[in-house]
Amino acid sequence: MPTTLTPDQISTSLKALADPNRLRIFERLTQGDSCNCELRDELGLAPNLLSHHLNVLSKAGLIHSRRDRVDGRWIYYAIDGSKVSLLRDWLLHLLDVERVETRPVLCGPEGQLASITCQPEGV
Amino acid sequence: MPTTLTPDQISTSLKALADPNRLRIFERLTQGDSCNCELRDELGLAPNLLSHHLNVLSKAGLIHSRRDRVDGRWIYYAIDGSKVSLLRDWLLHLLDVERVETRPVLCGPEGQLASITCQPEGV
DNA sequence: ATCATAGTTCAATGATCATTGAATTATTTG
DNA sequence: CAAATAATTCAATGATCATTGAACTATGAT
Repeated sequence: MPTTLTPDQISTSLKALADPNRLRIFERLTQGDSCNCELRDELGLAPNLLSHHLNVLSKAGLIHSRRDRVDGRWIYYAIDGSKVSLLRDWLLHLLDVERVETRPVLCGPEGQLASITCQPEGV
Repeated sequence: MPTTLTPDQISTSLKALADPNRLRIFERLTQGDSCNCELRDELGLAPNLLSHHLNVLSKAGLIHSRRDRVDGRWIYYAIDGSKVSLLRDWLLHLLDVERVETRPVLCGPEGQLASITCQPEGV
């Protein structure tokens, strides 16, 4: 695969989304790009705290930023679709319950006993 | 909805999976139930450290445990399918890139300008 | 140049957390 | 009962991290 996720990237991404405030920020950004000051109004978080969390989300690759083309003081943050899709696909597989295997023989005594007790017929 | 996830449950679950060692444990358990000592051998982690991580995963509701029916000293850990499915569905929605909206008007000057410039025809 | 604004960076604080070794519990065996 | 085994709990340590206020940077307006 050309673009797969390393365990480190998975961990960083999940850690980024695991914080309640960052999750709120991320959810807000799925409803459209936004800037620091708008997030401050809507989420009630201090600008410097927002900068910190936005930076964590950026370093995880989940969002990216650009400056306003009219007034460069404003910076817009947006979901990074490709990175988020990669993470989504990976989690889709990890959390696929259908994929969870039922162990034929458990490691402990119960499993060992089963392997002796449950023989194929005629043995 | 009868069984939905609270922000707190989401955060706890993601935090549980965000740790590299816990992720390894979880991935191992998707391949079949296992006990502390087997995880110790396969993952190379101390028994008390495993107990700690297994406890975190349990409290997040991602796994559950039961004792060996033959020798009660052994405890098996297994993926909790229903809880994991709930989390999966929730993440499926959160990380659905198709759902991400393109903002009609940005909050900053660039957006305001666009709303003036891009009028419906004949205005 | 000066001021205002949007945002970031810095330093400090307290909380949370992963990891480790020692002590403890629960259960089975002799 | 005592000894052994699978696992947990406890206490301590160091690292990481969210949060806050203050200082700083970048950009635009007057």
